[in-house]
Amino acid sequence: MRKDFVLSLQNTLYPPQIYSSEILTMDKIYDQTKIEQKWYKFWEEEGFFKADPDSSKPAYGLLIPPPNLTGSPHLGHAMQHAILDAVARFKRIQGFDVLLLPGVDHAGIQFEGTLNKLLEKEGTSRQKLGREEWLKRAWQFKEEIYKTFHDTWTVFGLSADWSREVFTLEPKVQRAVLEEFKSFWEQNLLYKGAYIVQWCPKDQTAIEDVEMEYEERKDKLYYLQYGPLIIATTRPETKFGDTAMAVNPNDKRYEQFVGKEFEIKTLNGPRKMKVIADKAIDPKFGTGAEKVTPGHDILDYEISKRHNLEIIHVIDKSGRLTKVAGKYAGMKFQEARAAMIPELKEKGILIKEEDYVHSVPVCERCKTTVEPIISEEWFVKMKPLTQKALKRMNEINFVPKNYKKILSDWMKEIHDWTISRSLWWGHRIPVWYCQKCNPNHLVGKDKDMIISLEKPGKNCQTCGQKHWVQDEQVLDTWFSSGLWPMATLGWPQQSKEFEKYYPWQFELSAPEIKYLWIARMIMLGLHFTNKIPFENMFFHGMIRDLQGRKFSKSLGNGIDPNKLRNQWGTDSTRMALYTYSAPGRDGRASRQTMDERCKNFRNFGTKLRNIARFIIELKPSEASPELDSGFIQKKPWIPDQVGDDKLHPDDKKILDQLNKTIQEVTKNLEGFNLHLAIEKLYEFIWHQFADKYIESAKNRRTEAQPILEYVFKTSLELLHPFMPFITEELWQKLPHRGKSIMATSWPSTK
RNA sequence: GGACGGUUAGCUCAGCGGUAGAGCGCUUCGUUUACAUCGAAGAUGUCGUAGGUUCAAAUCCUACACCGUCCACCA
Repeated sequence: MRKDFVLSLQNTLYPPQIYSSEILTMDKIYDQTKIEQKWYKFWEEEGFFKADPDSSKPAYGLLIPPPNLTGSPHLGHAMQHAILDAVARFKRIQGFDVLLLPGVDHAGIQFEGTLNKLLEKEGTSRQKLGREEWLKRAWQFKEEIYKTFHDTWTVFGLSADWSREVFTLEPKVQRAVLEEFKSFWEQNLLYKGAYIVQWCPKDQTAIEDVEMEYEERKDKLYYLQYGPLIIATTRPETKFGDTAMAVNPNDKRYEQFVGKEFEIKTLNGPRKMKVIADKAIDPKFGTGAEKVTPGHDILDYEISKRHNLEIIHVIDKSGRLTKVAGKYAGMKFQEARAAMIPELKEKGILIKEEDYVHSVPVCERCKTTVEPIISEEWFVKMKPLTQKALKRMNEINFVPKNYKKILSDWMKEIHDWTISRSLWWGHRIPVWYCQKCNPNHLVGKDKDMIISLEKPGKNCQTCGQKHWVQDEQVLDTWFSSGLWPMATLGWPQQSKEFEKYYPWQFELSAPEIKYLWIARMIMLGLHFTNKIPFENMFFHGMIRDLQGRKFSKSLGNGIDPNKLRNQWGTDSTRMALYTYSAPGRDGRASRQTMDERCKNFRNFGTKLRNIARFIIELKPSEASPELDSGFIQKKPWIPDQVGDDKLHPDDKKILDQLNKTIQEVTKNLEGFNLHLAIEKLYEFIWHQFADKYIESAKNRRTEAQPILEYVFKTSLELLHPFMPFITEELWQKLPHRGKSIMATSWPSTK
């Protein structure tokens, strides 16, 4: 038996009367899971979670950020769910037709990485299986994870409409993605071309800036003789791809060389190379002169575009040198570098080297050094989308407000979006090329290329035959996630769901995906529907460890929200999380600090149970309950309807305090300041109602009964969005009308 | 380099113009009939530093320091 359980047991044995209590029986206090399961099942069976597009109630839609299929829940997720659920329950009781829509993200790269590791353990691999077999295995793996997915994710009392759950690869979403792709193409917003991208040689795919992290490395900085100039580089092996030398236009030292051509020594013999001036060159770095290698450096690539320089590929997609490297061809770039240093020295090209510490971009998942490489990728032109979005950012209520500026600033400096990924798990690019007429898979003319989900049935317009092959790449996960507000409601097909619930009323997000996801949903929503996708956009803070670091698997500093839930109960854990929910504010937590907060609210729950015991079980037999006493009809809490003189001063005071609480809680919920709402409620219930009013009411117990019941029941109703289980449990024990606290109406002071 | 946020009791955090707050922890007391998973009482803070605005500043403004996040760059 658990130690804390034994301790609790001892405490509970005193006083002995407790045995007669119906509420405080052992199994009911200590087996919270049972109580929670009972009520969750009851709510689901009664259909309280279901949205009803046919109802005449106004819509209130909340879109749950879809968790990653292969992710495991952490405190941030638990907080998101707790916040969403509180708002959903509040709005439902207020009389809205609430849609709290759940979904799951296929999580392209993350899923593929997890599966490939698994395959490695099984002694096979992506390459060995081939695309078709691999995908079969992937769907099988997806189903395996999905089985336990609900147990992992749905336990926080989330009142979501599970019947409408969406998976980001299901046909509904595929149709939306096709529509998105097709209309971008038709509107000339989509292009394919060879551009420099960040390439992970291990994952064999282009990745986005946000998928990289930086590692400090000790390297050498090499000084090389280039004609009359000396340039500094960390990457001598890319020398074969140089097409110019560059200096800053304001650099007086090199003024005389700009525009002139010089012969320089290379390992493949002499070459002619021009000196150009470009403002991107930092005169303070190295010697102030740089070699321009447009094929393998993003900055150089941009310079080359400005000066119309040739682009030479030196490193291929597996990180090996190409044939331009002569005898070094086929070597990995690190090997090649080591091998060529002696020769560079010998030929007098390498003048000196010095130690150099810099940060190197690596792939976030596999930690392989990322290589800038020229690759054929698909891009979306973003400027036209941002222009529209920027004009209408005012229509979104950002919480906190400064996120409007943060997102707007980002949109102002947006660059085109690389949407293709060389993966297999995801929405495959719905483009078919005629292998015969268009073997290089070029785009631009529609005749030997067709946009379609399925293999086209018609003939190629050029050759009149059907040699269709599909584009090998898949779309960036965010290409589909960006459509989430629409795709989940069946767009582009018209439906009563889409009519009623789009745009959404409430969306929330972690700040870290504000550009990847939130900004794109806004831009795509406006582009395709001319409506902002959500009225209220809530950014919560990040919960970190006590040192301020992010929770991560590698640090092992994560806190499993389900362990908290098992120890303290769902209601208490939710309340602890709300104390961290101040919009946009980060928080620090450890298992210990979480336990402290949970304990606080577990005690609060015990307080509620004991209040219930006093009011319900120890009710004097002659007292009349609130429902029978005519209390509701008299509405004594409205001074105009019943004179103050008819109320006992204590009663008047508690009713006034209750009214203030109703106003505060409602106001703070409307403004999504959940932490303030619970603070107010806690103070009222514990220190105003329990400590003061109940104590004094002991002297006039019979007379006070209707007010005790009324105040407590109203308190439970106010508390229900935050602590759904215990409030239902106790509300059911009070005299009440209606099936559930979920189906009552929100307390009002009018 | 650019933008933003934080700095309040031992710890974790609220408050964001009107007499310093909560939870946990700490001290003392308490077996009164809702509650010891409790109650009563208490200790603990020049609200990062320096200026300014104001009758009044933790709260607004400016500068600085430290911590953190995001964006850009790292040849």
